[in-house]
Amino acid sequence: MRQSQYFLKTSKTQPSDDPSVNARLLEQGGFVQKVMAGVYTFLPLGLRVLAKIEDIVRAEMDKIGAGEVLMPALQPKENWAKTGRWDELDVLFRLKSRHGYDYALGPTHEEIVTPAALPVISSYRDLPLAVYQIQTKFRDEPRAKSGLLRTREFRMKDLYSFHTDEKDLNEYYEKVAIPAYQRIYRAMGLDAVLTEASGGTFSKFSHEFQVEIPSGEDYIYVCEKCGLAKNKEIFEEGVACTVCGGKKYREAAASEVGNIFPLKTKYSKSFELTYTDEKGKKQDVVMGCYGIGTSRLLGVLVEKYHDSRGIIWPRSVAPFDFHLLLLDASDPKVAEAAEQLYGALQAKGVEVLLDDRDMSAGVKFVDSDLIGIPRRLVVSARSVEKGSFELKARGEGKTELIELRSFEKLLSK
RNA sequence: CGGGGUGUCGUAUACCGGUAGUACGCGUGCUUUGGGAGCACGUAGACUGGGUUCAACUCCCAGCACCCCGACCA
Repeated sequence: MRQSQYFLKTSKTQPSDDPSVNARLLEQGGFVQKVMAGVYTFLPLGLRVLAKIEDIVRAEMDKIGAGEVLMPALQPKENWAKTGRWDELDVLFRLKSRHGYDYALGPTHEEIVTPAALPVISSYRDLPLAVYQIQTKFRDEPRAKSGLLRTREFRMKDLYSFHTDEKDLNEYYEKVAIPAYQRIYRAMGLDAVLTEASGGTFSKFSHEFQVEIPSGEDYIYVCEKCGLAKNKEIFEEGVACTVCGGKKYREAAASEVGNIFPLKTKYSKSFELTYTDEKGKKQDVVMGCYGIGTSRLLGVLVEKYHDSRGIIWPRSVAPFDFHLLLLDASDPKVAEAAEQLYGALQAKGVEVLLDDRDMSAGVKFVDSDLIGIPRRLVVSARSVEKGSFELKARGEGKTELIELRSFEKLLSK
């Protein structure tokens, strides 16, 4: 991608209306634009990162055999009335059409996925099953805040599983869902702490995945012995750890990046989602639900990976593999060398952002640090004279000189 | 949803009951080009509605927007 033609402009000034690090850097770096409180446009750079995050999630969901679906954001009131949540759920956006019909904007999709399973599930032989989607959700949060961490419109992956009984649900929960979640976070450079939480309205327990960051909006209490945590809601001084019995905890600020719930039969009952067991008897389907806020992860990643100059993306989610800066572009030999390197890397399937703008070197360096592409290449009069280009990792001081003709060395770095 | 705060060019601000100035940014041109270059010219603003007043950006009221703290967070 050529930066001179890309829908991207960084800013010298930071947004004045949000002090959070993720909002400041993502807006200043041209990743997102704020449209109103809690609502953002994802610009090309930001969307690339979001897509990488979602691809990591998607790959793990596919690995555990869940089918991807896409359910509507616009939903009929009837489904919500059926579960009682039309009246009960305070964050539900309710809207009326000009013909007087009521609709909900989906904050979560139990009301759609459960009836969707009716024609699919009829026998114990159809179970277990799982589907997921990655989709835009709407929640009328009383207070949007902290950039992408708490918004009213956001991207989320939601997985739903269907089982014959609670034992099967619990096994899936522990042996499939939790390990898949941990692989997802690890793949994007995050260490997520499994955290016990209350079950909300329909279950005794649930789990959150929390990433420890100083700016985290939650406090968790991590067992010193086994690492399992409890969230603020359920933590009490002196309580024994559920897993190892330990009683020593450390308090840590953290940000929630996932939340999983055993739904049991709450929604299957509402929609009469049943199956016939081995004895020919009808039983309620047992369900579980597993969420990951993918746009929120974008914010959490910035909160975790930045320095005073800007963002430092982990490679797996970086918008590009390399940021190629062309300096001294007025020298035809230099410009040609940069073009050749750019073309050669692209031919190898490497994602490169070429800064071919007519700007001073200083501006390019500063922008490159702000945007945070993990590896920076520089082609300049100075480097071309030596038949080389420079390689520097974002966040590190060392610069390495590589010969232009041996550019393929980059592919293994 | 309770409490608090703020609304003047994109940003940061100044002044003022007599109709708005500066800096940065942004744009164009020329000169520049290894860590946010220089010069020139340009661009753009009083949240909205009502009230008081001869006169309101300024005072009063209402609304709206945004931010912060808390509550909430299937």
